[in-house]
Amino acid sequence: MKVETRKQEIILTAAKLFKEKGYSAVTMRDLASAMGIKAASLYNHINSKQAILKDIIISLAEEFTAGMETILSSESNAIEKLKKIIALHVVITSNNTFGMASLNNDWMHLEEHLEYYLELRHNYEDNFKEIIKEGISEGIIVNENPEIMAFSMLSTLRSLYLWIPKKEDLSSSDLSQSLSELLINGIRQ
Amino acid sequence: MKVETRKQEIILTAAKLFKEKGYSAVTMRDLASAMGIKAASLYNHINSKQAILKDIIISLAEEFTAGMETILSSESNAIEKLKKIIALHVVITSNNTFGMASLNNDWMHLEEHLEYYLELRHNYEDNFKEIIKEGISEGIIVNENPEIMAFSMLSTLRSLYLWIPKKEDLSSSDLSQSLSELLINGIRQ
DNA sequence: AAACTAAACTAACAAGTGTTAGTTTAATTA
DNA sequence: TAATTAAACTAACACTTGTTAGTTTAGTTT
Repeated sequence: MKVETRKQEIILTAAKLFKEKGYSAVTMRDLASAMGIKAASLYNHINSKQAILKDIIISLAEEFTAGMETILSSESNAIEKLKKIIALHVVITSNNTFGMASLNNDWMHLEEHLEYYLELRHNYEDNFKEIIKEGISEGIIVNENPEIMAFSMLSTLRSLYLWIPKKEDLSSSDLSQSLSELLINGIRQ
Repeated sequence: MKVETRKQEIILTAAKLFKEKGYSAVTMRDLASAMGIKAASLYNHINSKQAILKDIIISLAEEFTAGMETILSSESNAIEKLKKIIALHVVITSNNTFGMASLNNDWMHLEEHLEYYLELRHNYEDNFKEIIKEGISEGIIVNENPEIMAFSMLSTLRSLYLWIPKKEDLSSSDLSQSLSELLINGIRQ
């Protein structure tokens, strides 16, 4: 049943182009040309440009949601949970830096699936903030504005897709480790 | 000489639309409609869609470059310089959250001015990293990978445009203060 | 009153857009 | 060998794109 592989090639190529120029600036003729075929031929494999974007973004969003569920149901304190979230971002992003660009920058073009995406993202952010508040209650996280902490950490994690491809020598576990140190302990000596 | 105000209104409206949908997805008819006029009328004030984007992005990029120059020539240690950079981002972003969206997401559509923009950005990042290395030498910043530290801090600062509009109650100085604490001292109690 | 000007308008263009319909090709299966 | 199928093709569509040319309107200056 490897009947889907051509479709997956198209989606991967699309994600690559979307990362470079953004969804709206990539035409079906651009995509076809990158695949070495004509635009009309794409439609033997995919239903629409929209459907490609939906495929890229929603599968990633659901991957994050599933990861968060696992972490939430683990027996860890807040700091340990945050470290697991950092590792989650590093792993998912390492496996699909192109798709992560769309998740970050092209979600507003989702149309029919926009609402569902926003719901997943909102829940994810809420869970993230709850973990921070939990850590403050436990006394292991400083009693500062949890919104700002969540914003700052998530900003870094969401930008990983830009950075990981430039540092291919760095292993996922090393990067997770360094980021955990940094985001949790700061940079001051 | 308030001969430029209509042009500035157009550019501000464009930046607003670019933030919502990205440069490529905004048509001149969208922009005209948001201004309450017809698309052709825009050309009494601006030369091209391209020129609008250039205006938005390059002026911001030069503002950051000028700010960095000032900070570099100040008599401060590395930590103090970083705090000034944080304040610089907060101030510039607060004054133009729409434009910052283009600076972050639409720069690849700059065409003729792309090279100049990339030069400014590259120099800015280099200066940022140099300050961190300086801090490591001085022994006031932990001896970790300066690339990762710069990436992490800049990711947060570059995402401010998404976050500041949602927290209008927070003053610039309070936000700068909190971010400095967080990015420099971490979140661990 | 006449001339000027800022800023809108209508009409049109050439090129590019996503997509559909129907056809051809070449490899695989019955 | 015949039938089937995956995957390409050509041709065309209706619509949208940025932009230009030339015109009108209404307020200001001479």
